[in-house]
Amino acid sequence: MRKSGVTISDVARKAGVSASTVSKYLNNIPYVSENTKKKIQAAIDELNFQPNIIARSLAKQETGYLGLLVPEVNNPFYTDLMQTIEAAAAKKGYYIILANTHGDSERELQLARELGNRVDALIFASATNDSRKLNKLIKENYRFLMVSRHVKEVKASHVIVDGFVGGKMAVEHLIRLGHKKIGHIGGPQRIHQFQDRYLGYQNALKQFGIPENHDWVVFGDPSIQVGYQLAVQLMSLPEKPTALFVGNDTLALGVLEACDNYNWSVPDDLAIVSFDNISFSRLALVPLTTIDSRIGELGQIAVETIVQQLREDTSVLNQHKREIVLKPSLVIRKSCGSL
Amino acid sequence: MRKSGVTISDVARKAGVSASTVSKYLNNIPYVSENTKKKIQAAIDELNFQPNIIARSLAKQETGYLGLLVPEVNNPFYTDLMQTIEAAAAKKGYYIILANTHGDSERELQLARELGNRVDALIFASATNDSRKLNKLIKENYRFLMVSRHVKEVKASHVIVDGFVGGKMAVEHLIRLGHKKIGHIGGPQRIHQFQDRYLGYQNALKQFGIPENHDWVVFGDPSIQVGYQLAVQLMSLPEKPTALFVGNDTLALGVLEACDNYNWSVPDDLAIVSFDNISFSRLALVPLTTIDSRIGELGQIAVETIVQQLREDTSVLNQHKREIVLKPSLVIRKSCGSL
DNA sequence: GTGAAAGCGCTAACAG
DNA sequence: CTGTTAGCGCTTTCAC
Repeated sequence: MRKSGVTISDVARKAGVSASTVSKYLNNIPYVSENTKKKIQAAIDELNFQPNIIARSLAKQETGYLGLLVPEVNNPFYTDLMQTIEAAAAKKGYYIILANTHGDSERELQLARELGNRVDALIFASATNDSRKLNKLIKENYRFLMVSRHVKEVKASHVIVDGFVGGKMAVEHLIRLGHKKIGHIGGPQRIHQFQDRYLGYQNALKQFGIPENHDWVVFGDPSIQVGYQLAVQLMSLPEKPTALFVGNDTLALGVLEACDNYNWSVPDDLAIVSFDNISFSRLALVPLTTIDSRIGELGQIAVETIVQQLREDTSVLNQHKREIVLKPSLVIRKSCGSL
Repeated sequence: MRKSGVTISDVARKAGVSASTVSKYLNNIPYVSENTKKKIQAAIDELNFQPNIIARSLAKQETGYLGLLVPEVNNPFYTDLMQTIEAAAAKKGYYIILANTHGDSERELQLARELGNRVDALIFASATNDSRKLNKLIKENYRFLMVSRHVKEVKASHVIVDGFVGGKMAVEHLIRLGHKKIGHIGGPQRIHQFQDRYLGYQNALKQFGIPENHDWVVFGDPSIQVGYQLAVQLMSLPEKPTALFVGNDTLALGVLEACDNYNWSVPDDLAIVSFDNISFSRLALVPLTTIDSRIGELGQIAVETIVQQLREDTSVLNQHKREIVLKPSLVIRKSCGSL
């Protein structure tokens, strides 16, 4: 911590007033005469005073920080999300403290407890799906909100995009393009968001009377590497799908890399629609047709919601859970073959 | 801030000791008997006590935070850097507070002063090149270090990659592939790092007796959009270059997008070597041949250096500037045409 | 080994 | 409008 040495009492002394008056001036509390305001400001300027935020936090019992827990810092989806969360937080006067859970649910809970004592509220972009543990956190007085993920039966607000509707839109688009052999590379099914996307896939197939081929449906952690592996796995099958609905863009990047390496043409040999519309999906090996997760709004609404809840009420008891679900939309690029 | 209610005195009371003894236990200060250790731990467990970090910070005059100032949160270069800085910091027991300067030098200085009072040290990934202002910050007792950028005459450590050597390597590779008409799309020349890369370009040309064609050398902010525009500008020239050394991968992504839109083939119509080797460069429209900036080491060394300086000495006066310069290397992929 | 007391720098009633 | 008086919750001498 920086030690500037000059404190509020130094300012008070120099301005010939008391520390509490300086404090009032600093906090814009009315009823400080114009005259003393001038004197105080002059003293502040002269001494180059900067209030000690730590002391203020201790006294006010609030820090001005929001903790952000993500499973991967350089996954483009979380990166895009961080970007908007940082911006929205700055606008509300909050700083973001970043922590990486590495997708490990134990580590996540531990981090939440530690970070939770240093910030006014937490934003989980990553979250254990264990509602008991999460509810315990609430009982221990930790404030948090979940973004892009949700867990049923947890009494905390969340803001997500509709995975079911998005998944359905993606698959309907492929069907409309004439595909019948549509596979799915999805994220871990314990995460509701990925499950919803898969349910949307199933629903679209069913609606068009296409039976689901379980050989073509595989799941894995949403990383580029896993996307690569699962693509190779599917494309080594004796009967291959002609199209794929991929659970998110990160997986799809891996799929594209596999196709590039094995000289499978996208979209001719394999059409792809994925999910999220991260900023790189436009610039990928083959620009991705994808479902827009409205990441910008996700982050912004998350911050606004949590900040509002913080202001409204300090007692958890009166806090009602807010469930915000955004509608996704289809962004058509080259990877699906309709362009 | 979370209000758990239970404080160190509650623990002390329950354990039948004094608060200061509990504090000693918490801070691993020797000379606490095994017996009281047990009692204290039992009380902590029973009460579910978590120390208040803010109070601790105030008393110890240190926060356990490192502030990170970047010009763009979702620029893949900074994203990769953040990733490694977060990891290295976590290993050292520090949290990262993120702030976005939007490349605005005024905002950057203001943020530095504000954030600087909340953290133990700052890491500038973005930095004004005004040595006077930066040195003023030092005089005001702010601790900081610069990563991936440096400013001459500033008495603060930095860790960077050798831009001159890297630029030279890039251009030499293109020359070796037979190119003579080599252009350069570079970053702002007020930033030493981009200037060094350009100097490397010039040096390589000179070494091979190739005169520099100033029509083919353009500069702009290192964004995808600018890369796009500058590429279009160069490729609309009556006499076009056959190869380009691009100042960083972000610019190169824009160049690739332009080439894609205008149906200029990379590398056949235009060979490209860029700089940084961000994680996405492998997955770009055309996988990029690029100079590896060793981002992982950059971040890790930055954190280790600043943490070490923090431990070594609290008085700025005795702090000596460390200048760490990493050697870059060439990563060959498709965009240069030698693959 | 342990505890009492005095802060860290600021805010928040409450008087005046 | 302004100052006095207690804290916020933890650490840190310095006695014992």
